Amino acid sequence: MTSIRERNKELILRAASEEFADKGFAATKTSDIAAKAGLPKPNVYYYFKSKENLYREVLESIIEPLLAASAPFNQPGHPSEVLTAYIRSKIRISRELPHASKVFASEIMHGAPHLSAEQTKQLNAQARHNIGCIQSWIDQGLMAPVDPHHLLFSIWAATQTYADFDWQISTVTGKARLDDSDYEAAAQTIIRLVLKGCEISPAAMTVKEPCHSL
Amino acid sequence: MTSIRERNKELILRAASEEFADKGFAATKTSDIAAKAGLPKPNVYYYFKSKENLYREVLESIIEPLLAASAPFNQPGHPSEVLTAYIRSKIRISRELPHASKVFASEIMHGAPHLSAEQTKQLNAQARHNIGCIQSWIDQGLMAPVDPHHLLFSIWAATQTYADFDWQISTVTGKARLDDSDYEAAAQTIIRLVLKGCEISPAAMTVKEPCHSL
DNA sequence: GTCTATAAGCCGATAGAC
DNA sequence: GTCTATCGGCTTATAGAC
Repeated sequence: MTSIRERNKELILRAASEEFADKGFAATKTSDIAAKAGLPKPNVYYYFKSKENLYREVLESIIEPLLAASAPFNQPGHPSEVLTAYIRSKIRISRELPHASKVFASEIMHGAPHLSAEQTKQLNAQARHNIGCIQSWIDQGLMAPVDPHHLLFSIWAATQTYADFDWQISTVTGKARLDDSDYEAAAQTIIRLVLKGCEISPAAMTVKEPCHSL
Repeated sequence: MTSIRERNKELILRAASEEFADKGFAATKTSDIAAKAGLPKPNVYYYFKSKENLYREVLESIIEPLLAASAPFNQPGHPSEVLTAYIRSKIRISRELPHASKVFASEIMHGAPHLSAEQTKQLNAQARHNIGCIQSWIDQGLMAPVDPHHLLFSIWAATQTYADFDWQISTVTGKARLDDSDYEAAAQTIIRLVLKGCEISPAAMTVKEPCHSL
């Protein structure tokens, strides 16, 4: 059973995600969050103590999905399968958690002032692991020698853009919201650029072990 | 000769770019801008009337370079040349105007509340022209049928990420600042993904006219 | 646990001296 | 044209009734 407490916290978190994504931390008023949640403002402080705390909880909610998106790199698989799964995961996050994604992007853009050292470390460790994987594929001759750092930056950017710059995408495409087929086209375009760009041919040999980066 | 007026306006604009890029519009204090410019706060208001006005001028300063970056699409050229030049222009903007780039990105992320209808129209018209070009290349069999919208979104994202998410890039690469060779590697990676991804072979035939999109 | 009513402080903006 | 000194509004946060 969900208590009133849990329900209200959830309502506030959801409202806060949208407001912070729309306006940014500083420009967001706690009174607007309360209004959007349908609760009086002091409730926000009662449950979350401060505006900054609330913001940090929203931020935290995207860290786990973001780390989980790298799962394909932690399992055995051919580069074409791993990268395809990774790109699809990242696109799915942009689509399913657009508000938290934007909050995260905004946080990073401003130098990650609210991100804890632990969170930074986790995200970084995963990034380095992924880069190590890509490098090992290059060393094994499974793909062309494309700089793993820049390849990863391009994948991040291209997939996140569907959440972060949705306004631009709506304006250019003329669609208020992208539908299933749009997201499918986006994923296929990025997958194509990456696989062909890295000269990765469809899984020809079996890769039995996930890569172990130092 | 540069008057004191011009010099001071320039100092304030430069300081404002950095502050707005670092903290965002709402979180930036005009007193901090004044301090960074080495001038008393009322000077900021004397020259720019309001914080919002000052912000709009910073924003405007990036529009022209952004439109100019699309120049390769307005001249005749083989897809491989046009796209290579375009990607290099976009990367150059990220490198040379990192603050204004970030301000623009932040503006777009929050739904472009300060962008004028005219600016939106110009940027959109250029985007549509570029998309029309790419489509015509596909129709002429000069490249594989990669969705022009999504291709462009990927190029924008991959090139802008070097300005917008510089913190992340510094953290992952372990370098406080990227140097010439890093930017060169970035450009080459993106160019490679795009050209190979679209199956564009190096200029084989001469293209004598720029494309005319409707 | 919930909400009304209020305090406290910050920051954009300016009046007015020089 | 320039700057000191100050106002006024707005927003976070809370005290205290229910």
